[in-house]
Amino acid sequence: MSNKIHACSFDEVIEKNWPQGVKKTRQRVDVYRVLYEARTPLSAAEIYSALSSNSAKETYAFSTVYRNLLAFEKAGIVVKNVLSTEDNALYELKQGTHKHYAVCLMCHTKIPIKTCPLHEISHDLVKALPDFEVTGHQLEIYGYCKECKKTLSH
Amino acid sequence: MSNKIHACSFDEVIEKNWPQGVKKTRQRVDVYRVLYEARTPLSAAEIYSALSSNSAKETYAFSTVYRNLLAFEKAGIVVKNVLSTEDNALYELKQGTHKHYAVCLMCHTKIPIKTCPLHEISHDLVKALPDFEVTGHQLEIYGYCKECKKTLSH
DNA sequence: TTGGTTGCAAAATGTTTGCATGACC
DNA sequence: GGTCATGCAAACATTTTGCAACCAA
Repeated sequence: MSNKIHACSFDEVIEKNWPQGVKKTRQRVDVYRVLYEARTPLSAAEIYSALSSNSAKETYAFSTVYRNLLAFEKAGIVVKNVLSTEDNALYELKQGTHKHYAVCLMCHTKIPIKTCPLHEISHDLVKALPDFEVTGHQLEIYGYCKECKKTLSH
Repeated sequence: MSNKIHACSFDEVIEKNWPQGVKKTRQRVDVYRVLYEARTPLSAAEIYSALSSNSAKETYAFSTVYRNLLAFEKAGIVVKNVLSTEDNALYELKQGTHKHYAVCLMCHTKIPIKTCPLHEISHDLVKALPDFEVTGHQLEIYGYCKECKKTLSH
C-alpha cells in the first residue's frame, strides 16, 4: 500500500513501540498504522476513512477510533492537538522530538518546523512564570504558503 | 456591577473602539461589555450566561452571541482562540499587544504571559520558513499552577 | 475465563443556518 | 424605508456514552 521508506518494518515498529497496558487488537494496530504512515496530523474522520478504504472487508466503528486515540493519548504515544484553523482535533504519533507546524490559513497545509523556537528561550519562560511548573507547550505559526501567496497577489 | 477600574468610562471606550461597518445594537454592545470586563478569554457559553444574568429582563439568543463574536472577529477587535485544554473556542478583545497564556492542566486557569517569547526569535523563524508568509501565531504553555502543584504533591 | 474492547445506535455538545420579525441608520 | 440584526428552532458536525456481543490475555 505505502511505499514510504522506514528504518524497519511496521511489525518491528509495533513490536518496539507498543505501550504496555494497552491490549493489542486488530483495530488498534490499524489505527496505529494509519498514524504511522501519515506525514501530517490526522483528524478522527480521516483516520476512520483511511481504515475503511484500506480494507473494505473489515469493519470499524467511529467510536472505536475515538476510544483508541484516547487510549493512545493516555499511554503517551499519541498527541492530540487542536488548531484554530480546524474545527476538529488532529492526532499524530508522538515523535521523540516534538513538532510544530506552520499552518497555511488558506489551504490548511501544515509545514513542520524543524526546530522548536521555544527551546532556546525556555529559561526566560521559566523566569517569567514563577510558581508555574511548565510541562509542555503548543505553538502554531499562521500565514500563507508559497502557492497561496501567489493566489493572494492576483 | 463591576468595580474594576478602567482608564475611561465604558461609553468612552465604546465610542473610541467601535469598528466602523459594524452596526451598533444593544446586543453587540452588551457582548462587547462582557468581553471588556472579563479578565480572561471567555467561551460563547460564558458570554451568553453573563448576558442573561446581568439583565434578566433582556433577551439574548445564543446564535446572536456567535454571530456577533464572528462579526467582531472579522472587524478585527476580537480574537478567537482554540486551546487544547478546552472543548470550545474562547474569545477575548484584541489588545494592542497580543497575549499568550500559561494554562494550568488541572484547573484550566489562564495566566497571561507578559512578553511574547516569539518576538525575540522572529527573525530565526522567518529564516526557517522560506516561502511562507508569517502573519501570526498562537502559543500555549502547559503546566501546573501554584495551587494545583500543591494538590499534585499530596 | 474474564475483563477490556468493539459495533451499533443514541445522546451530548458546540456551533451554524433558515426564516419571519424587528431594530438601527 | 431599506437593510441588516435578532430570536427561535431546527440542522449540523464532532465527540461521547450505554449496552450487548465479542475477543485477547
